[in-house]
Amino acid sequence: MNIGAAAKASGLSAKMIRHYESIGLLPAGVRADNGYRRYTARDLDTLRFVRHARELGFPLETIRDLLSLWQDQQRSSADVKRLALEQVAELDRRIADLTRMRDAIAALALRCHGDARPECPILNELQAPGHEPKGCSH
Amino acid sequence: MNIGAAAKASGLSAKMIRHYESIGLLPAGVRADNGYRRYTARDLDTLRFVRHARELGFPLETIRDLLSLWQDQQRSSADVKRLALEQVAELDRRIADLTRMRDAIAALALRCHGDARPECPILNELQAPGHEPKGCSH
DNA sequence: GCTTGACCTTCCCATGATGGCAAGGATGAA
DNA sequence: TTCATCCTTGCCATCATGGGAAGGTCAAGC
Repeated sequence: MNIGAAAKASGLSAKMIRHYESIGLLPAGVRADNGYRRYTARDLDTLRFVRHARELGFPLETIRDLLSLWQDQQRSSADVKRLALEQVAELDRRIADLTRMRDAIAALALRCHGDARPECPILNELQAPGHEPKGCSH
Repeated sequence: MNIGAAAKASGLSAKMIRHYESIGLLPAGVRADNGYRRYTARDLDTLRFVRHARELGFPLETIRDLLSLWQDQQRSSADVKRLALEQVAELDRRIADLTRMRDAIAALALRCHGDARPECPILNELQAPGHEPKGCSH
């Protein structure tokens, strides 16, 4: 199986597979006589594992550790769980950041007339934050 | 006022200020005889505006538009509001993505014993998603 | 005057994960 | 033979930022 078929079967792009190999996330594997990379069904399992981990947002460096644990029959599930909970914490941080931004902008947009006039609380706030408090009395 | 003082006063780094200038987000401005960039109080307002927009997660390309509207006395607040709502929508997309990932990992972690044994629902799921449904009957 | 340290300049490189493109080789079918 | 499709490697781009080198400038202290 060449890289194109492996890409299609795994859901990764050929580019990604080559990249993962180049950074040592995937082993270099065997080549056909013509220099083409060859993939076995076992390799496909690994590619799919990587894809699923990517879909959960794990960074490649963490996937490196996950792969290593996956292939280690002596692993302790505590190590896996720790990586998972760290990822949850990281995602929570990013979600909190984005949510804070989102709510701040949405609150400003609510107060903006959005008509043809130039007066705009959004620009006012960007210019001088806090000068137009949310609960102003007019 | 040199770039260091402008950076400190605006909350941006000197690196960022030079970068914003290099991509045309900020005007090139005047230089002192020694080649140093000089910043006025007016320039500081612009730098702060950019910083506040960055804190709300606006990409630099959008900030370019926001700056242009800010300085345009003929603007319509509708244009500003549109940019703001587009940013809210973008943030909502990203929050939804991250939340989906977060919940998926958290659900797996809940089912993982996290002890010294190798058995691990997290790795099982990465290997073959859906083979261990959340509501399994044991 | 000289040294020292803090500041400034430009330029290049790195991040993280991916896509795009180019130049060239391999394969297979019409 | 030609053409399409696949493969190879390598470089560049993204986005926003930091790091660091190499060198110029300035002000204070000796």
